[in-house]
Amino acid sequence: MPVTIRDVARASGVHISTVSRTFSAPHLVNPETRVRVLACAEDLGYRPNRAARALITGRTHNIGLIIADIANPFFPPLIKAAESQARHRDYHVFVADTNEDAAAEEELVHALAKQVDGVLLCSPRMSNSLIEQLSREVPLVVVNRQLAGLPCVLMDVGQGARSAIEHLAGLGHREIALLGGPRGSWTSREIRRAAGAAARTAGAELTVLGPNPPTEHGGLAQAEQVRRAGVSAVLAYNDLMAIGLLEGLDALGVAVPQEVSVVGVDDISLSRLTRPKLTTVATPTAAAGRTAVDMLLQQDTDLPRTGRAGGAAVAVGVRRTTAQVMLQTELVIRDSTGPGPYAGRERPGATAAGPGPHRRADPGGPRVAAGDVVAS
Amino acid sequence: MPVTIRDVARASGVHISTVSRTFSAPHLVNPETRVRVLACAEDLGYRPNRAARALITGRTHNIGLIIADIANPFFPPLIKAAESQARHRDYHVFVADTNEDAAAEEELVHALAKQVDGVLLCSPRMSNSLIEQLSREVPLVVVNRQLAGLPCVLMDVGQGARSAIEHLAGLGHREIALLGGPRGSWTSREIRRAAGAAARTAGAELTVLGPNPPTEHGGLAQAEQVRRAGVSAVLAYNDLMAIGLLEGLDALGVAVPQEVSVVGVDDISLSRLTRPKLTTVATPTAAAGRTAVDMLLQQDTDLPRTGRAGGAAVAVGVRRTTAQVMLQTELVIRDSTGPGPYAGRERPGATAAGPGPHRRADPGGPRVAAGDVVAS
DNA sequence: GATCTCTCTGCAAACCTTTGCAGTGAAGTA
DNA sequence: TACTTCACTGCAAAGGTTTGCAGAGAGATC
Repeated sequence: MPVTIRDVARASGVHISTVSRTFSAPHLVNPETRVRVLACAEDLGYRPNRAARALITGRTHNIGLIIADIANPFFPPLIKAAESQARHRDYHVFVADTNEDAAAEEELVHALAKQVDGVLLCSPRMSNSLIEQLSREVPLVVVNRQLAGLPCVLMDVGQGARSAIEHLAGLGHREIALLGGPRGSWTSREIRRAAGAAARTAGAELTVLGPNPPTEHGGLAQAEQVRRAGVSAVLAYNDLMAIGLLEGLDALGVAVPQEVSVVGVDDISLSRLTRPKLTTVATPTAAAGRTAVDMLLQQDTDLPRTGRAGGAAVAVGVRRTTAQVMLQTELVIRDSTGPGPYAGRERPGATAAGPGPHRRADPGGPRVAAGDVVAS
Repeated sequence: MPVTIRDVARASGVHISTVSRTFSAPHLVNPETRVRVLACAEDLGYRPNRAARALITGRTHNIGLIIADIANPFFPPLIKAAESQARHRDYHVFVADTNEDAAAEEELVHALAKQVDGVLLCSPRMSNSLIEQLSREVPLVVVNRQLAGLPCVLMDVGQGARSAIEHLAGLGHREIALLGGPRGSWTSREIRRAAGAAARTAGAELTVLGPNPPTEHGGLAQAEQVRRAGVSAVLAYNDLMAIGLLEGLDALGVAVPQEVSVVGVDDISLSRLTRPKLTTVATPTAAAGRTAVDMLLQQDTDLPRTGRAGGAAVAVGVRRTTAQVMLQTELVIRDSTGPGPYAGRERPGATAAGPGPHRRADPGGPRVAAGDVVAS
């Protein structure tokens, strides 16, 4: 029933190889023949069988997208952007959800490896060494994790955390809590590192609570701890946790931002919808998705794969493009942060607001596109 | 470089067909041989090439998932459930986003048709006739749209809308607005139909505003209209619009629920996080995703496809399983609905709260699983 | 008119797997 | 012992496409 290249060949009176070339190397076929073939193909509703094509060329024109948790609002914009970018280049996207489980990640990379030209690993939870090992099996681009020798797309959450701490210190907060993210998260480590350094510089004390699951519930569950810690401000690993914390504090009768200021990370769309509206570090997730796909496809064109034109000559593991892209983040100040107990008093060192890129949110206004910086 | 069935055959000293059978028909091969082959395969890291397998069997073990807008929080739980269910049965999932565009839907079905064993069409915007036509090209299961002769997974939003209107009428609202959804949406029509009927029964007047884009902004943009319409309650097409409306009303200084009550549909996770918390009709999205995948795969096993064992004998378009599944919805009462201008006064007919399945939300409590009903 | 060049097209192998059919040898039956 | 049955394995074709190679014909050059 399905119409094949052979049917088109018969209908247009040429050999199948001519039909094939009409699609994959049009410049090699006579314009007249070409239009005739194209017309017949259109008529019959012919679509090349990608499995057969993949079998011989060694490229599937598919990519895999491995996501820690699709239901986490951080990811959908990334997925959407990645899928759109891929489709523009005639690639289709497998999406798989690992439920924040490292073992599932590994299994999925294996399962997908033979079926895709490359895999995007988004916020992986598995170890660096395992990722490196898997990268020998299939081209990989990693989002939100830094690995030497592998193409990575990073968001500068370090800068973001620094801005957030400076913002809080500038408002007169000296006891600040950090709600850590999940174990194995590069982003979490990075935030912790940068926030710690920024706090030291600003003369503030940072209490780390966690690790925690990166969910609303993870934040909610820490509300009691936050109150007990006696801090006046909290930086959360992500917006979901910050929002959960808002819930929890509300339930405990703690006023935000009057008693405790809260800052999130990600700027997911609902951070504008909570009461108070959430101050947060905006991460360019859509740009990350697009960039990651571009890097993967770039790598893919550099490195010919199996097919017989292919290069068994190319040494395994030698990747030409190992660029790491660092995307800028930006602090968006809304209503969940306010003056702290030391507001107005002199603070040791540090300027009023610090040099970070801050932005007072215009309610409902468009998101400012983040610039990006290419390194290495 | 990639290890094929031939390598395994050589290593274990058997013919490739034996290796093949070891994986696809283990009972046909001697246990001793089997363990030996399996060991070699494991050793070499062999994974069957699904493209080659697809070429001959006619089944790809992939399915397509076509989504109106991944960034709409309604969909991620559905995607997540569908992907998980599919993977349980050793299927992988292509996800594609159409940006609410009917033309993109059609194009994607075509593009995916040759590459998948079936497609899940979620909340399609294209016409019924086009869907029917496409279903002749590839097995289809439709979510949130009713089509005779095609397997559909529906959520009983009609019942939900009825419960919502009865709830509002019971609270003493007689002028109610309905924020319609996007053009082409079955759900929107269904809500409108049921809400209209329920309003008539309850002696209330229903003003329809729309169609609108099913987004936060779509709701926000209608706030002014809602105020001008002079209604005391609003039922929105979905939570996103309801939340946008909350925003808009807040900006206009209209108090919710004191001046206007608002009800949404979907019970997305952020509906618990707005202030006031949103009263809404919960739709079982995860169950819908699971069910839809089950129906698709069921259909798939019924209908052998191309391969040479396949049935050119099976008449095109003859589908055995055209079951339609209707999943229950449930009104979840939170804080965005309150007494209306006619509260306490006698109303024409209608009981106090109507017979629908209502539930007062326990804050933060677990979602109640919805039962389901199989029809046809 | 012969030779060369160039453009276009056809031929056939190859990609990796599945599967109907046939063959082998051992065990069971008469 | 001769025959059947059975479990297992090998053979080879098939699936739809790409692509190196070679051939055909037309036009250009001498």
